[in-house]
Amino acid sequence: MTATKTRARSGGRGRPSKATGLDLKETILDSAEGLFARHGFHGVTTRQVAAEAGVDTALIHYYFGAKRELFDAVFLRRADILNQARSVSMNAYVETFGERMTVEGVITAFIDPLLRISQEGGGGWKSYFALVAQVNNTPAWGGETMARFFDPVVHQLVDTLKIVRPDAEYRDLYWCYQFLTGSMMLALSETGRIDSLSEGVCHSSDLEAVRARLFAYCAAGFEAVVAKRGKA
Amino acid sequence: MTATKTRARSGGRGRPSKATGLDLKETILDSAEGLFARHGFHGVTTRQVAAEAGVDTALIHYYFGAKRELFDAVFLRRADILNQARSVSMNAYVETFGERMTVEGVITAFIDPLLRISQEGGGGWKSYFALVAQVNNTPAWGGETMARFFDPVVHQLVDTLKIVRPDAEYRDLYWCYQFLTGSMMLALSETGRIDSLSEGVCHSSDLEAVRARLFAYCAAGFEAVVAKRGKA
DNA sequence: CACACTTTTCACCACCTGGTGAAAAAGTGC
DNA sequence: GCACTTTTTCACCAGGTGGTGAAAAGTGTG
Repeated sequence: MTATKTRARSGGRGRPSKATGLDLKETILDSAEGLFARHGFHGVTTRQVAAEAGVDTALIHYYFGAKRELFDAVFLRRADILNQARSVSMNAYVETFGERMTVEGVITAFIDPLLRISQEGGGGWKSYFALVAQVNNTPAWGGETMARFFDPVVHQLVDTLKIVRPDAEYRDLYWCYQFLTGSMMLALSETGRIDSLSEGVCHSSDLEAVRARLFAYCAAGFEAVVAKRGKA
Repeated sequence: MTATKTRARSGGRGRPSKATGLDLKETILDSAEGLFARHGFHGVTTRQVAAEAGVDTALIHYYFGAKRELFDAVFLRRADILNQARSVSMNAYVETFGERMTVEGVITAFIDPLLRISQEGGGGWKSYFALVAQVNNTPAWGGETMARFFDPVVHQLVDTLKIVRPDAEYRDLYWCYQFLTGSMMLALSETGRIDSLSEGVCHSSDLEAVRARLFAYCAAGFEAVVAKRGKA
């Protein structure tokens, strides 16, 4: 499927052969990703992962070590791509618009890469976003995990928003970011809840509908909070 | 703690005695609630629940049956209270303001009961909200579960919003609700993420700060979406 | 072919899982 | 004290868990 050949590792002398091993590693990650996304870390056994990948259980430990390390590998694999895409998007926006930046523009530059990747990047990304959304709502260890992987790009967003609205207080910026990320993650994880709730009027897989609303929604919310707090 | 005496059940002839059993039932639910909220359904064993409740494992099965039924009992226990509080709040708002209703007012009437309960209702509610947030982001079975327990009050919100803004399309109303619920649930679950992200500037336990921003945020977002879509 | 090396399989372990059935204990009305 | 019900404990099971170590299969190099 995705199967980007990362190469790297496989230290010793004998060259890493043609492929098989590395392909299997990706296959295992793909299976683990889908299962973790659907059932959470504790809801998946290494045996299930192995079965879906068509692989012996021991091979998972050979490549990744403990179950938790497998999970981290899944989480890490796409985090870099994501962070870079968002960072590039925001930098491009800042450079292109400079003084003429808007709140909605910044927020769009922050969120839209995720929507685009989810739409164009293949099925694995949908699972990945569901996974991140789940981790984001996990009190036990979700906070640290999210911080470890995603803090820098969020600070970039906050700092850019501070440039556009210099009078806004950081307290408000952070709260608005939390509101934003709650909406965004729920939309990206495509839980199907809105489908049944709206009795078929809306579909959680319709990211175009999200695009047409979420940016304006978050931007207006942000402006309202800043205006209200600045006044008070 | 909470210990509302539900009575009900315990069929036979001998009257249900004074208490012990019913208290234990609540104790088990409390322990299960806290553990499920922190680690998710699969991250908790019946043994852990039993241990924290100071009870034999078999007693859990005696009272609740299978593990999943215990979970449902936890979920159900507070759902009714929640739904009723929100319904009362919204009805009161409609009756009080009538023609002079605003979007922000409706949204406040929908969300504020949860904030108040979380602040005043004792520690169990915080766990409960974290639990609901987690379920809300669970693709596998979260959608059905949320629908089963919370659909009616959501429809009440949507219908009331439709009264306030008759030109708004239902599609937009449902999407805005999803954005709203994502923000709201993340705020209520108090994951602590905003604490570390903001380096101490914000605290996820500060629901007063949420109250001062979330209503205005969601209302402005809603108005922006409706205005934009109405124009297009 | 033998070789050094990596990748994959197989058999296995100690421990834990959800759940059960029967016995014991505690409560209740007479 | 006595029959009777409900609550609580105890011992236990079949199956699954994450994880390991050694053997086997594959791979390129002389």
